[in-house]
Amino acid sequence: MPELPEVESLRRILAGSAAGRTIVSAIVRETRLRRPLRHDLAEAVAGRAILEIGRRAKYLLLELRGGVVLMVHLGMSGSLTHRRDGCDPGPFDPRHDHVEFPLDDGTRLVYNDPRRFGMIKPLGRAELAGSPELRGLGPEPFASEFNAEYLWRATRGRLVAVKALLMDQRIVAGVGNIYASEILFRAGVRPTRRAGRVTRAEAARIAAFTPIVLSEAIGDGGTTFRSYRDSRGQPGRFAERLQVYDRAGRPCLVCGAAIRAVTVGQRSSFHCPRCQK
DNA sequence: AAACATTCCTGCACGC
DNA sequence: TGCGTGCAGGAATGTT
Repeated sequence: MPELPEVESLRRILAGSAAGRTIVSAIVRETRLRRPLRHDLAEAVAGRAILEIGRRAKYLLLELRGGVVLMVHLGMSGSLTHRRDGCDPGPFDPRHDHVEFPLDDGTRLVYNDPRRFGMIKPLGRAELAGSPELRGLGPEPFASEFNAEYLWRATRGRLVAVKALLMDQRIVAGVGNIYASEILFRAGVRPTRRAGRVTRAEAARIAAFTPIVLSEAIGDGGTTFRSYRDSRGQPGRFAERLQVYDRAGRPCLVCGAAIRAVTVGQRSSFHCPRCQK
């Protein structure tokens, strides 16, 4: 489900609704996530207040009192919802409510993940940056470090398709399959082009449109392609504004040519054969 | 019924 | 030989 905009939307919602609350305990019903859930999860978080909610790439970071950070990744199909008893739980199958964090005001954070590709892991604030998950991540797309010159350098000599490079978390953190197609459409570059063949001007356009497209999506609460729902059970509105993703055969919104679907690095990709070179 | 929003691992080719 | 790097492919899994 989630690329950077979905996780950032979630972060903002939780910052308003869950920050300041204290986690009472952790109820674990299913430990088989991407990595087996650590058995000490409950002891690590119980009794700790949620101070702030951060994000790095597609990782949500709940900063708890006492120097503990709860790292959450939603994988392909995960969601973290803040639920209040008696209110509509949303379209989440309770069979996949794998972990629940009751809070001190009677509400609870619920981790639901049908495919179980996600992860939840408590760790110390000091070990966060050096953790295997965050170590080696490239710059955030909104950081000044991610600019035309940086991307130009990163593409030199690379034989992979530019779309695969844009999705490489070591190059830039947070771009996934949906937004990679959208960014390259806006930049006028075909997803299949070898990264090393991208011109300096094209690299500059890709670097410029990356934060633009992602911010637009964040402003719309992310994208619901099939099943994504935000922390309140609401679909993301950016789906209505996708220009190429999942639009194979339909007319390009700029020139009218039929949008084409191709496979790049085992991921479905969409582009306009006329607008994108 | 094929496809899927993510990450991680393996194996191969190649270069130093 | 023995590394490291780049790249392709596959696996994990339930839903639609």
